[in-house]
Amino acid sequence: MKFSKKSEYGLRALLELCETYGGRVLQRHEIADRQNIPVEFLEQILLALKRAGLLASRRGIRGGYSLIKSPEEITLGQVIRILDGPLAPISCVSKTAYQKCSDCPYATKASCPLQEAMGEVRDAIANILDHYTLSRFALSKQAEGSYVHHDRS
Amino acid sequence: MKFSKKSEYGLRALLELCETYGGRVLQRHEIADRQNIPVEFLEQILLALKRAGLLASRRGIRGGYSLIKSPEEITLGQVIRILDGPLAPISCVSKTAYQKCSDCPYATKASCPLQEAMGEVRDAIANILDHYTLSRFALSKQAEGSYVHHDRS
DNA sequence: AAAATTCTTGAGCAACTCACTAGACAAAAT
DNA sequence: ATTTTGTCTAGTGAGTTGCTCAAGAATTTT
Repeated sequence: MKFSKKSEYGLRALLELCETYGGRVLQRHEIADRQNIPVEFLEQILLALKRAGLLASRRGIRGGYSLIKSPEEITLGQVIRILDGPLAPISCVSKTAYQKCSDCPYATKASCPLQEAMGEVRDAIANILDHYTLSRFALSKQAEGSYVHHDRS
Repeated sequence: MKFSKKSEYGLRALLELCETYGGRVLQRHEIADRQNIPVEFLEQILLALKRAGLLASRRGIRGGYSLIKSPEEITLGQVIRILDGPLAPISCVSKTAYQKCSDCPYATKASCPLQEAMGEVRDAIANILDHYTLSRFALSKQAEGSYVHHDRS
């Protein structure tokens, strides 16, 4: 039940790109250096995000990557779905990539106990991630050093 | 971001075992047949649940498995953690199996934007699964056929 | 006691995924 | 033309997933 490094790196890369949003482009090695990510691997991630329409790029000597959507329009959910696939913990409760489970003995959706529970989980995850924007995400980076209290029960 | 078949099978098996709780034992092939699970694989799962103290077993001709804790005392979260490991989407926000991420460039826990977001996700997942008991889980099996309305936004 | 039935343990394995690497190529600036 | 960047495709080693197999130990029935 984990997110991949791809998603993690992708989000950390977008963090950097948020900072220069509207300004200059960032080169892959700049992002890789600052965020401690293997540069060739990062590239695949940036390209996936580009294909998905979040990034633009320019080749050549003053080339690099830049955000083309505003950080307020991009949610963590979108990014993770691009890089990691659907959020749902089992595919039969996915709304973006539903697939009937092959071996489930329950005939109807409503009668499967797993679907009820997992559906709740899916909704909870999506609710957070689909409302968490990059702008909010990048905010906590700027607040570096400050301590925010959390109730970590 | 998926749960494994192990967890899925494990939960489905427990569903069957809930029904005979307090009564007779169930043999592995009974569970496997009803829930459509490969029997040898199921066995590994049942044994893991036994080692974790949820199940008892008896060998020999009238042998089988049975629940030894009441369905109200067992949560989906417990089961999934036994079979799949920690719930947290990245290990640096796990409460049951915390691990510092090796390549994270942020010095303090509070300053990592990923931790803030992922911590929320972890809490949401745990909140549902650690309060969802097997008794409630098994309930929706009995209601087979009946349709329960859900707001699936 | 012997035989049948069931759980128990451990090993093995094919297929897949993850995290990354390499290399050839294309475009842009100097 | 050359250098500097991004683009694309393929490959790869390690680890995980989802199972299978086989030998053994306990329990009951005969």
